[in-house]
Amino acid sequence: MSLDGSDSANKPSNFIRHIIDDDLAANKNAGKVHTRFPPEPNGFLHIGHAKSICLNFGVARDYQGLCNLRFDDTNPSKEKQDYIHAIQEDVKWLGFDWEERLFYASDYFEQLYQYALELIDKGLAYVCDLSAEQTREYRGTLKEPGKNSPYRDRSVEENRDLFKRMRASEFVDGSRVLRAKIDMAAPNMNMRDPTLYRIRHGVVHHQTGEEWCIYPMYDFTHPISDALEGITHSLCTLEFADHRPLYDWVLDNISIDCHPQQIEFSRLNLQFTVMSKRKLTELVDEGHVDGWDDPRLPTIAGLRRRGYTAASIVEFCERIGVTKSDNSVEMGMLESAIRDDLNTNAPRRMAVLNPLKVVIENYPEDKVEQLSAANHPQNEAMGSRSVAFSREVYIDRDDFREEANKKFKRLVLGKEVRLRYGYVIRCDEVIKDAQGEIIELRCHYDENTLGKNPEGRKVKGVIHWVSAQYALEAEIRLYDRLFNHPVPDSSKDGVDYHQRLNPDSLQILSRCYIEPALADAAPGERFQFEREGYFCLDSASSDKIVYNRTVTLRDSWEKIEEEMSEG
RNA sequence: UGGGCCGUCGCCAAGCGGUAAGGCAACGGGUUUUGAUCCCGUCAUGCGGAGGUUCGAAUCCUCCCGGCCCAGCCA
Repeated sequence: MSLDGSDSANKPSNFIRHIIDDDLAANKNAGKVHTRFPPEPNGFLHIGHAKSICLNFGVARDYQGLCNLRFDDTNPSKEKQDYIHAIQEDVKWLGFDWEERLFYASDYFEQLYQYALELIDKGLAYVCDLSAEQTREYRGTLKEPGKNSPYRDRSVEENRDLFKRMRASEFVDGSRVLRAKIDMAAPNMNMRDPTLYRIRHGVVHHQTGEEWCIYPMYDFTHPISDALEGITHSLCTLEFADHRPLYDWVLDNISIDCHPQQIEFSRLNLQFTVMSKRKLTELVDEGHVDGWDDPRLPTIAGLRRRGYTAASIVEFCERIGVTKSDNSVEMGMLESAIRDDLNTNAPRRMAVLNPLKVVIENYPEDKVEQLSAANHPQNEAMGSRSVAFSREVYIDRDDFREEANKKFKRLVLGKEVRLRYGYVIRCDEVIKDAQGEIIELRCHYDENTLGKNPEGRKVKGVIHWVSAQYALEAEIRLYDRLFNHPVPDSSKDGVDYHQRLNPDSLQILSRCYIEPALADAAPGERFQFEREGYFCLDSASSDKIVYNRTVTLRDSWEKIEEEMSEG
């Protein structure tokens, strides 16, 4: 925070912004900044994509530049229109706007084809008849150079003819590809005559239908798409660093007057979850989770349904920063971001998750009081609501013990506790069933304790409650980490990530009681259930009330309890 | 000696030759009708290691150690 009140000190500082600062200082790109977010529509976006979105759109915003949304749709066999809709929803929900700049790599198929012809004409690309397997053999290994394809020296005329016939559907899948003619002995594998085009029959492309049977590869498409859109800084993840020489090669060898700069940053790794599209797709397809928006998934849709706000995700992305180092971010980082947001913005309510009936014997049976409860303890502007109080209420089973030491600041047999926003009560009797399980508490209340402390004694504990008569019944879903290993897909010990799924990642409490003011909550609306955590009204359930727990409150009692049990 | 990239607190991360920011976590203490929030305080003589250059090194040089990525007609 700067003392002069300017907000420049709050802008993120990272190596990419340094590069841009230098470019601007040197008047590169005529002082313009233009980025793009280029997902392949083969799945839902996840928190790792959010990092890229915040980076690309954030940089554009802070440098008065532009950021495009572009679907990198060059492999129709993996892509779906459904994903295109979902991705746009997620980017918008995060708060970013590509305005009129929505593009598809497939928009450029014809231009790409013409550039391929140009490479052929320059003797820099050739049609190769090697099978996929042969191509692999010819490529060599990491330490040994490859060898030239026998088709490498075909004439320009023959290459033109063959490539046009590839497009004209004359050849079957896998029979031929178009390759760049670079260097089969290059130490960088990507430069060993990479494939530029492959043949794909029998797939309907979600944008171009059956117009094409040849599809350009990423390495050929990406630099050209960037250049055609006037991108200045092409930001991507680290695994593409080895592709940069090829990115540059393509642009250096075709007639195009724009040459974006590719800059790589490290992808986000979040502990106790997986982030690869392949694994997320498997979790969904194999039914380990309930769809792409399952609240346990690190997808944007999952986090949204879980109750995460867009602001908290953006804040999280700012906190983790952008570097080139490998990282393994703790879940606590994400949780802290959403707690910060919800602590200041979520109205408070009371809900009892594991109900235990309490009968207040000295409270008249037909009496009902509407007690006033502030919606937020630190923000009066959020107003208040009334909470019905009656002779029978529910409290949480965890808030009662027959005997306990003084560290237990809740209800104990023979002792007092305050009902939040209400009276102090004393427990006089415990009713048990035949199995010895507690089924009901008999209590007395002190009518002089509403809004004031009792006279002559201190009551430290405060517990939440709901009126048995006026409470609403609800289902509450508690989520835990999806995996029980910090790096579920670690290849270190040869264990498959499926074996590290946490069997207790979802706990459903079907008979919870929530306060009557929650009757008119809207789907997706978020609340703090006092002393329990932050919850969000599920957006996909209609026949019953379902709340998802977004995150718990910080809990120092848990630690005290552990220490006591350890002795 | 295949090529590329990276090592700053338990996690994330500033730092760009002038003497180790910040956040998360943790640990003390205060306020509190949420064991929440909030507030105050503690938390790297040390920057993967060893040498060297320099008045001065996390920053420059050398060597070493460790980690990640690359052999799709995926992106």
